[in-house]
Amino acid sequence: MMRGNLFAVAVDLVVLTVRHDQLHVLLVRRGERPYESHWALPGGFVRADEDLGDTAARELAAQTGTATQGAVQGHLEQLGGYAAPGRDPRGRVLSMGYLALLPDIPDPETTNGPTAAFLPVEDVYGLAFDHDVILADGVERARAKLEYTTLAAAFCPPEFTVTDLRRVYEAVWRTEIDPRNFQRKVTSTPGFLIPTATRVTGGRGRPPQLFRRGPATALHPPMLREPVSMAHATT
Amino acid sequence: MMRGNLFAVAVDLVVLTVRHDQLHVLLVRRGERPYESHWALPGGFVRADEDLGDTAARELAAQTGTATQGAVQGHLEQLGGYAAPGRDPRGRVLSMGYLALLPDIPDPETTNGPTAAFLPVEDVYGLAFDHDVILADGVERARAKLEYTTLAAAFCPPEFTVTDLRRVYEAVWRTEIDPRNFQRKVTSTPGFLIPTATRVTGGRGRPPQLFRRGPATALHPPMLREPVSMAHATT
DNA sequence: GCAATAGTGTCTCTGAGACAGTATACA
DNA sequence: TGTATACTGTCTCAGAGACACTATTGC
Repeated sequence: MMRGNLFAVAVDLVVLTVRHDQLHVLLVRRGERPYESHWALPGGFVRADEDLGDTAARELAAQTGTATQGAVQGHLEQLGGYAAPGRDPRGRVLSMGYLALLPDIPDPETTNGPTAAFLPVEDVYGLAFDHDVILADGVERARAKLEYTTLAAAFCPPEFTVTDLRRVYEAVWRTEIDPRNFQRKVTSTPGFLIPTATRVTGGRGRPPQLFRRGPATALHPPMLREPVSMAHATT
Repeated sequence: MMRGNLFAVAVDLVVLTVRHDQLHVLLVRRGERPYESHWALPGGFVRADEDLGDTAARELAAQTGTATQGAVQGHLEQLGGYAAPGRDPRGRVLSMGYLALLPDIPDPETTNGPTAAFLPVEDVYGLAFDHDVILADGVERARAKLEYTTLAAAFCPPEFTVTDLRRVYEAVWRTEIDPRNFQRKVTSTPGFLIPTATRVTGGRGRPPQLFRRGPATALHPPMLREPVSMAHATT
């Protein structure tokens, strides 16, 4: 029975969050060869009794703290497989990329493990292995999914304002969105936002309404990030 | 250096086509254990010097004939990784699912290899391994992609009519689409369809215009498969 | 002529972009 | 009072659904 070559299988996480109106990604500084002292995506090898999603969830909890998992409704999904020959000098390694979207949480404590920090996605390049590619794929996936899903709320804390949500879109897409039209769009989508009794206090202007995530997952019709109106172009 | 367990890595193909206005998938009848004489997705193990896409393209060419590859502009993309413990009784096997969209080509010759045939997706169940899941994921991916890309044309021969293209949508989505509105939509999307000088002859009614695929890949705004108009629902 | 398929025009309604105007807080 | 932020309302235009109508073939 021909079984082909054997691979080590790892999971690498693209953990995104929005901090200071900028998209950030969680990176770890490698403490061993290869790529020692380079920044890399957090990840690890799949254990004997684990499915891929189990490994991803375990690594995510290990990197961000278990407390994050239960309380905050983040998002974790598979991105794709990366297995180019030579991508790891140690041998044949297939890496499954996973995409995680989280609210803005503090940088992980650097107690026993390696240094870990959220860095602005724009400033990131020269990661270890082919992690630049995996990161780019993850960011593009996140950008695309904001269009037709309600996943932007995964970047927000359990209770948030419409302005918070809009800043997520603006940070991820690097665009500006009209606050009035945005308000109309998201509040008129049934099941997207559930109003909360409480209001924010202490701000500068009128206190905004607080919302929780609703049960809706799809956005129909989608939110468009590009100017449409390219129909009737003379081609 | 902890490297975790080792996996055999395979590629399994979800090869879809539209035949007789029905979505079909290419299956092979297994000639060996496990799952001997069960239907399964075509696939094979990744070779030492291959990337995942190379394996997928090689298997696709082997299954459908090399002639198909050059002439017809099909589509091949990665679907996802499947690695649940126990999904293959022989041991730890990670399978990368790939999705291929092809025009209606004849069933492959059964000369040396196992029996292979296109079967209607609706009638397919009880595939080997976890291939039912991979197939379902592939079909759902194809359905979703028709909404916001021009990939429906990948199901069509090099020259096709607007009606051919509409039948692709109707077969994949299992819906009916108004021919007039569909015509308006696709012909007014710049770069989707390029008219051809020739027309079809021998049909029953007015001879239709023939088109080739244009350079456009995205559909902005997308084609909606669900009735929208769920806004203003009292919730 | 009739039937069948291809393609155009028109009406209506939803929804997005633009932006004036109102509401409610703090200083 | 002024300023800042939150929110509502209105106008306009693009585009989708519905469907009447015209065009071009075979019979």
